[in-house]
Amino acid sequence: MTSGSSNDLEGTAPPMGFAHHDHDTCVIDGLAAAEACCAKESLRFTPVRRKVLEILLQEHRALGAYTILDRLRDEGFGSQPPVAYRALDFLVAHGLAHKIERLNAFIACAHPGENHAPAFMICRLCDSVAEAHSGVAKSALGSAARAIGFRIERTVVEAEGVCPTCAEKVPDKAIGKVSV
Amino acid sequence: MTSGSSNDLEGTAPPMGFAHHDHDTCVIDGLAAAEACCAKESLRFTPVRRKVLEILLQEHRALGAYTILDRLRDEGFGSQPPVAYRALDFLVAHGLAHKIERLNAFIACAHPGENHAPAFMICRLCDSVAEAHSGVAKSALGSAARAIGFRIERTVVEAEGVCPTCAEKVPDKAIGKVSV
DNA sequence: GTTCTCCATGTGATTTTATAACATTGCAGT
DNA sequence: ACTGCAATGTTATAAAATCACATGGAGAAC
Repeated sequence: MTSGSSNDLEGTAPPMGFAHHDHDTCVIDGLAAAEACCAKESLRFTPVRRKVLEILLQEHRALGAYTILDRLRDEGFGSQPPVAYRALDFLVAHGLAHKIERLNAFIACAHPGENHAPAFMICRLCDSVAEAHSGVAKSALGSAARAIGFRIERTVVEAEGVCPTCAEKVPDKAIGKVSV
Repeated sequence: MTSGSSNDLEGTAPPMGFAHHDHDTCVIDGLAAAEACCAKESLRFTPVRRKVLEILLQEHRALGAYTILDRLRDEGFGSQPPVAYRALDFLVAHGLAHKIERLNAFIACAHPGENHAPAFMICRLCDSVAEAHSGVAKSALGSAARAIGFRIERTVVEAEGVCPTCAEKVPDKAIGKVSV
C-alpha cells in the first residue's frame, strides 16, 4: 500500500499549538530560517527538503513519515518511503526538525539554528505538540549521568498529557492525575 | 517471517549494566518483587507474563518484542506477536517493565512497586541501559508545563551516549561532544 | 566547455514493529 | 454446573523503516 495509509495522526488536530499566534508567519519564517541556516553551513536545501519542512511547518503537531509522503506525492515528488525518510533525516540531522519518538512522527523545529536539547509536550487529546528546552543537564538525570560518568550525547524528553486548551474544553473527564 | 528475525539488539551486549553487581540476584529479586506487586494488586502474574519478565531481567538492556517472542517460542509459548505484546503491555501498564521509545524495545523495571517517572541512559556502544529517576517535575520542562498549564501525565526521558565502561575502553575515538 | 565525481533522488523490494479480529481456553464467582 | 470475563492462541494485516540499486544533476577538476 502506498496511499491512503497512515491516518494515525490525521484528522484530529486543532488549528494551532497551545498558544494563539499568527500562524501565517510560522511557515514563512521557518523556511527563511532554514534557508539561512543551510546557506551558512553550505548545505543543499533542495526542493524535497524544502517541501517536507513546509509541510511540517504548516502544523503544530507531529506528522508520520507516510502522511508526509502522501503530501509529497500530491505535489509531484517521489512517492516511495525513502524519499520522505531521507528528507526527514536531513532536517533532523541539521536541527530543522525533530523526531517525536513517542509518536514515531516528526515536527518542525521551533528554534532552528539555536543549539538546543529540545523537550516536547504532547497533548493526547488534540495531538498538538509544543517545544521547550529540556534542561536535562540540570535535572536529576544530568546529575545521575555525571555521578556515574555517563556521557550524554543526545536526549529524548517528551511529556504526554493534556494541553491547556483541551483541559478547558474537557472539564473533568478523561483527565488523569499528574504523576511526576 | 516468524523466526530468526530481530537481531538488531542482539549480539553486542556486555554482561552487565553500567555498574558491577551480583547479577544472579537480579532475576530472582525482580521476579519476587513482581510476584509481590501482583499479589498486592490482585493481578494475574501468569506464566507468559512471568517468563517475559524473566527474559527481560536477564539483561540490563532493552530487548525488541520479536527477540522476546523468539525466546518465548523456545520455551514452548505461543509464537505470534500478540503473545509478546500483550505480556509486555501488562508489564508496562503495571510498572514492571518500561518501553524505551528511542529503541522500540523493552526493559525490566529497576524499581518495581515504586511510583516513578523513570529516565534512562542508553549506551550506543554496548546497548546497555541504566534506569534513573527523571526529576522532570523539577526540570525546565516541568516549569514550562506549569507556566502554560500543560498537565503532564507521563514522561519519556532517555539519554543516549556512552557509558563509563565503554568510555574507558574506547579512549578518544567515536566519542562525541556533550550537547546538553 | 567537457568530464568526472559526488550527492541527491527515484524506485522496487524487503525487513521490522505493531495491531486487528476472532476463536478457544480456563479460572472466578454464583 | 453455569456464566461471565480475562487471558491466550492464531491468522491476517497494517504501519514504520531500511536495503539495494538505478538515475540524474550540480559543482569541481581539467
